[in-house]
Amino acid sequence: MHSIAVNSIEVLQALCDKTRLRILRLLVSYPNEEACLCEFADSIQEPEYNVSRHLKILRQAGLLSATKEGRWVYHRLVFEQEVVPFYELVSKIADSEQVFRDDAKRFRAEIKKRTTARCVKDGPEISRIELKKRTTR
Amino acid sequence: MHSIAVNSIEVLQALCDKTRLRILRLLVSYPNEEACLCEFADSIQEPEYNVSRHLKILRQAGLLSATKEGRWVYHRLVFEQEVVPFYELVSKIADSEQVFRDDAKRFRAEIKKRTTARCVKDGPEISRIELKKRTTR
DNA sequence: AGCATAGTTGCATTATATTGCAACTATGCA
DNA sequence: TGCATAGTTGCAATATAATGCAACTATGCT
Repeated sequence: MHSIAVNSIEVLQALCDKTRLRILRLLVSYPNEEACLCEFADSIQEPEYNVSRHLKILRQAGLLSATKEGRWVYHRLVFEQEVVPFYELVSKIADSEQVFRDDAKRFRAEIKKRTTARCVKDGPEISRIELKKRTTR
Repeated sequence: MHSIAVNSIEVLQALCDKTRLRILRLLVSYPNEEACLCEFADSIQEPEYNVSRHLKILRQAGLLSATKEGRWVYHRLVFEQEVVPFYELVSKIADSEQVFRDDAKRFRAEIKKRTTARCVKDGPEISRIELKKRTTR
């Protein structure tokens, strides 16, 4: 039995918004992927300023980490033991209106558009393969 | 992989409040137990009107069920497949300030005070043993 | 009927969250 | 230097949530 050290109420609060759940679900569905703001915004079809703020809330809750690379900020899951139960929950959430499915479809398209491992307009040269090698850790 | 049919955002919203988390944690810690409003109110040391409203939110989210017996309303977990992942999560939440532990201590005391299986001032005669036999179903 | 107990709910207050817009910073490129 | 793109944030408007109090209903007991 493991326990959760992050502020659980803050994490739960971060999860109980549709936009944030959609963002998180994308990453939980593609756990080795990372993406920048515009890719999330395109995937879930929400304005960037909105996605930006929701990403911030997810980061503050400890559910995502971000690194700035050039003009882009890349967001990914944080595989800390404490948050994994929350990811597991997110992965189990039903998709009755197929919102997640449609988001994922657009997300995959976004990723395919990339000329390198990163956003369309090339960030630094980090190969796709190298990213893939990272497992759940 | 099972999916969740209840409105997940509503469930998450129900979970992200400290009072509700405390109530739910009590039941998750004693999953075969059921309790009335006053027992919860005493256990978590919150006014009844407040607990009453939070219990209502938990019921509406599909996390608890209730039956009225005489003057008392008994609340218990709903072991529907859809909500079990949420219970599992609640059981994993850290208790860094030992709020849950103290609640549970008072909760056990409340239960001991009962003259029958129910609240202190006897409800209908249902033996404690009979209640215990109910397993997670 | 009259009273006590268990529980609920309407109202007002206060606190938080969400959204859209516009202005802003930061970076890279010509 | 100037411009375009990626992203962030302050402000205002709106919506939602939590709390305390008091009044209420429902039940059981005498």
